[in-house]
Amino acid sequence: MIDQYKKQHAYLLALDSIIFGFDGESLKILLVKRGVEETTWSLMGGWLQPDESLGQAAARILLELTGLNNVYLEQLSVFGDPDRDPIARTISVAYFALVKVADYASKISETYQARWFSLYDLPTLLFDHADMVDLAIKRLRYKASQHPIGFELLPEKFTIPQLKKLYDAIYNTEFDKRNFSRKILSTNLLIKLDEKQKGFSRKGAYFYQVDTQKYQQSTHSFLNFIPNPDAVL
Amino acid sequence: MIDQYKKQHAYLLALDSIIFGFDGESLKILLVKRGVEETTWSLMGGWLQPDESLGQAAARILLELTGLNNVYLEQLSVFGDPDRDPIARTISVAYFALVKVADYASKISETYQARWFSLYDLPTLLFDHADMVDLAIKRLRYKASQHPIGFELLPEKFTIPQLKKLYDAIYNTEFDKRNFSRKILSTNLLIKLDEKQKGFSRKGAYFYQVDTQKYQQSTHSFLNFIPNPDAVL
DNA sequence: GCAAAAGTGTTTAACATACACCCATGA
DNA sequence: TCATGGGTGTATGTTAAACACTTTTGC
Repeated sequence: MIDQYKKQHAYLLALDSIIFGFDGESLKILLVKRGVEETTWSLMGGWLQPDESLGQAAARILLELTGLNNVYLEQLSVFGDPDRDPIARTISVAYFALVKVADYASKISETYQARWFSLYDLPTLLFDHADMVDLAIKRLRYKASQHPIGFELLPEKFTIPQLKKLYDAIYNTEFDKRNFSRKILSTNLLIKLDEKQKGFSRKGAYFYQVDTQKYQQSTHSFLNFIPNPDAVL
Repeated sequence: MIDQYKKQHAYLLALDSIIFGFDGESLKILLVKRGVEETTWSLMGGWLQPDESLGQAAARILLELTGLNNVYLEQLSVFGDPDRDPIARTISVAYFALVKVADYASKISETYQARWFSLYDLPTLLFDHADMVDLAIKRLRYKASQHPIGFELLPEKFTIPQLKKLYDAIYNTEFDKRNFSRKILSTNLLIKLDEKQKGFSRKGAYFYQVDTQKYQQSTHSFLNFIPNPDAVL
């Protein structure tokens, strides 16, 4: 190693994931009991290993703690204030993850004390995790307005009213259902199925599926409906 | 320190800044000769010190290498692939910076071999710095479409035609000057001065200034004119 | 037959786009 | 007086927003 490198300090590197889920009514995030005395709620986190990339590490930690694989993961930001972790200086890379709650329920690990919390009713969080959550919500709002990532939070098959409820929850507002369905269908990203949802309403709503082909390539600007940019928690 | 912490690997932590400037005609980025043999062009970079936050470190490094203070700095992303730096595993936090070229010219340091490069004519860059630059350009385009950060690249006093040229450069397109000035003035973020630019055109264009008050608070969606989202370098 | 949610169309206003002429000045 | 860039207005099309009634079906 070169001299210039040898002289440098090294830092502990952690990864913390803000995991969003949607239960059909409201947005949730998944927290675990952690911290020195295991009394504080915390984001799902872990340490970077020497042989993995940051994205790989975030995915591995998610898998270890939740059993979930193939999850939408996106780097959010790095948090590195000198005193953010009082035990030792640690740099944390925050990721945000979108999971399908139904998938998680089937894999829920007994090992960890994990619980879904409503965004509007979060407990006190470890370190600077509350800042991470705030930022993640902003990012989710932005992202969902530009890219069709909302689908990542819904089951394979979903109805338009379900999708609308999701967007209502993300933006903490209420969209007009006529305008909503026109807009969402005009993207041509949804395939209407021949099957109706049973049990929830009398009439039953048609199920839709994402056109995976088109979804993959849809980097294009998408909805453009941040209805009220100041919608606050 | 707690056992769990002691067992962990530690990593070198670098900061690299993509510094954008605008010379009145085209967008530039500032590069230095660096690398093992000082033959490769590289972003402005340095190491995190134990007592500073990431943002402080980025600002300090910028000051040391360019003499520039009070620069618009924003965290871009973290790059941490295991082999991104062949000398030793290093995590790098990339920042992007917007500077007023005129300010820099007056403070240019003789010590460093720094040069402005056109975005369209970049040399081969060190490590993964080219990826960082690509990402920074995307972020700049997005940011400039949502927030009035363009002003950070211009002198205190500037004309509407100058501003239009800047946006032309950012989006690699040509805006209609009538629509452009209507749109930009409708934000009410500009104050028209009683002074005209001399020497460049016969008629002379009025100088404008940013209304700092309003600029500070303008988190609101702003221009919304990404003209052609596929405008590529 | 009625309650509850699903589904659908139209009108209006706001905004984006396209486009062309006159103005001021220095040489 | 003319060449150069600066400054402005209008008409048209597109997109967003507001709004209310009919449909289906399980009970």
